[in-house]
Amino acid sequence: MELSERKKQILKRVVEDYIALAEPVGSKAIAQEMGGSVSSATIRNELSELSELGYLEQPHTSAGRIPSPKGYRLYVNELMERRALSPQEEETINETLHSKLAGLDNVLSRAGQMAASIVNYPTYAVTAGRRELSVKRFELLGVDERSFIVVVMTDDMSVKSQLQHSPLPFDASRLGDLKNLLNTHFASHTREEMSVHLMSVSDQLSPELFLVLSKAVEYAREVLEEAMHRDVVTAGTNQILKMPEYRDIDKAHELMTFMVDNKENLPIPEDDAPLKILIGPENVNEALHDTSVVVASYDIGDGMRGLVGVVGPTRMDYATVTARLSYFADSLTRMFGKNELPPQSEDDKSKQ
Amino acid sequence: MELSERKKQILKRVVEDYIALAEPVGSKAIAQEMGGSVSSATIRNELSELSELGYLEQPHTSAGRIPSPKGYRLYVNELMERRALSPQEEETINETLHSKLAGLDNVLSRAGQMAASIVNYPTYAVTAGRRELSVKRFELLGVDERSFIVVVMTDDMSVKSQLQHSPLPFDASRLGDLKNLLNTHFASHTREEMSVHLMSVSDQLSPELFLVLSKAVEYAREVLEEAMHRDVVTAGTNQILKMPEYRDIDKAHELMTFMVDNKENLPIPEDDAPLKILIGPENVNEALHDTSVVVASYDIGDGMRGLVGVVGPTRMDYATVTARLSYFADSLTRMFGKNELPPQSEDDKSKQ
DNA sequence: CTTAGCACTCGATGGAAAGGAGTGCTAAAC
DNA sequence: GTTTAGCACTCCTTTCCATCGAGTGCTAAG
Repeated sequence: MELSERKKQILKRVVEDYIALAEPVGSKAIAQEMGGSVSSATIRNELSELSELGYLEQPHTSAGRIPSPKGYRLYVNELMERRALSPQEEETINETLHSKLAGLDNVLSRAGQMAASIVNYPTYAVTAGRRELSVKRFELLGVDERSFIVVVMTDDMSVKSQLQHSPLPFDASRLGDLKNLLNTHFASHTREEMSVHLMSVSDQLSPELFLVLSKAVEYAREVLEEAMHRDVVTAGTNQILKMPEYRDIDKAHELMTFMVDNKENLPIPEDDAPLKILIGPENVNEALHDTSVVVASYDIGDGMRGLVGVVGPTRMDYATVTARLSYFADSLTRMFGKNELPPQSEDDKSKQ
Repeated sequence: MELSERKKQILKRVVEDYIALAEPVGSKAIAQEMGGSVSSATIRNELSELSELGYLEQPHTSAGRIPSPKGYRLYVNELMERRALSPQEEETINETLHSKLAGLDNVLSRAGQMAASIVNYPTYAVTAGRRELSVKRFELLGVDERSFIVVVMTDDMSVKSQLQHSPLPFDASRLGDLKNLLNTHFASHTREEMSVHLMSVSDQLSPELFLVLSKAVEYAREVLEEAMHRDVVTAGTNQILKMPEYRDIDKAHELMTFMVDNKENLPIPEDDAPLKILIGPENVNEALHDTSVVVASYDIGDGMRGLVGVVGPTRMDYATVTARLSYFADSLTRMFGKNELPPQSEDDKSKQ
């Protein structure tokens, strides 16, 4: 059943007033906002119907109304004006993007921090699950008779390297052969396949060279593992303390601890929708039953996506958050696409 | 003027009771603790003298006493029993150390997180300022006519690498020459010297090769910069919310924000003392005037040191914190020394 | 020097009373 | 049949005040 236009207007005002003031809103306030075209009594009737329909709730009999999750949902779907960012807002976001991404630190956590500073809510950032990666190219560089450098370039063109030490001295002139062996038999293979191959060559090599080889393979496995590993990073959790619904220190502590110690359970939508809003109990996780989450995904090239999410009370400023977060995610997509990104250190690449 | 033995005993009990209960302690409680050997009236006289001497404070006339910073100081210097860790405690710490350090993520932030979980207070971890580093060795690896990999091994044997793209196609067979050029003229030099050298060779090379060279040098500069950059990481800040002195949400928020956004201003002692305790106003920074900080330093080899600090109310459990933190720092030193550390990714090395 | 005794201070606790915002209902007006 | 004024009623919030009790400081006696 479709609500009357007036009911929608009223619902909209309840939601927006409540978002702005964090206090139950009464009939009088709404009547006033509507310019005196109707009296507070009329509003009262409408409000009570909206309550019956489940869009509004009443903390107690003699209080005003607050939106129910259902009410927020309708608001978000139909009533909310998708506002455009002001030039200043865009400016601020762009500045944040450019100044901070210039840092050498890894993009994932930066993205989270940036988002937090942009929306003023706690945020989280996630590396999208990656397809199975493999090594595209190996290099071995001799350092001395017991140490060498392994360089691994993965599928997605990120490069990592590490100094390795061998307990047995080896003949550095053989590193070239080993490198070829690696590139022919270990590149383009999954981690499991690499392990299997490793076993099968164990008797074709002298012990010291086999040691070198296995160190290299082991390192490659680690690199792949880390690159594919889904990482969640949170930022701005202290914003929680500024929100009236978390005036209660125990509630605040609970949510905060959840965001810090339980990050993996923050919502990670499977589909690639650019923006997803989860209101209160729509969150699968109990701990988020009276929070809302807005998650945006951005494209990081190579067909993979990153996620940034915003966590707040159900009384979140959806209009602002969605607008800013979308803009932010789009900017990230644009940057990755055009490769406008400033020179990255290799961890950047592997962690996106 | 030296305090009488009894005064010291009384002070000790006030401090320890207050640490345990977070409530002003009265004469009666102390009398009881002392086994009835003296009456509460006697204690009262002593307490009032201790107050006059500045070791104790009174929240209001009819309340018990709490230690002043001066009182804590005396306690820490003379009265506190440096307790040894129980085998269980050691076990827990060792487990934390081994399980968590095995992760691939960077040691610095791990150390902070581990410390936080060990002491149950918010912590911070700092890379000690490093001596000027330089590049020990360059490598260039061709990928295609427009891209190549730079590998940089620094002074302290950490290796980093990155894929680079050149707008102009270049002749890959010349990379060997460039590499030699890099190793002869840019290795072992400071960042500034590298920049100067770069200018001076600009006319000895074709534009496309110069571009490659400068990309390599630029990358090396970044690597050095990052490696030398002093980084501060905080962890466990949500522990603040569990402490009675931060029941007031605004105070909690303030301290938390300070620790997150102002980390650089957390105390970083210059001397290499293994353990340093800063009580309340002893902290230079105003924001820490009613917190105490315990900082331990550990040896990360190569003559450099890392720091882990614990932040808490002045009513911090100094005995436990110092014991655990010392043990933790010593363990880190030991691990780095023996190189017991599990295989590290290169960022580990560069961020310690 | 120690201690029992006692008056005094001052925060904490817990109603009771007052205030006020907001509702729901009824009956009249449009 | 919708709107609105009027009003009783609910229930939270604030304020005030009395009470309580832990703890002190002082005095005078042991």
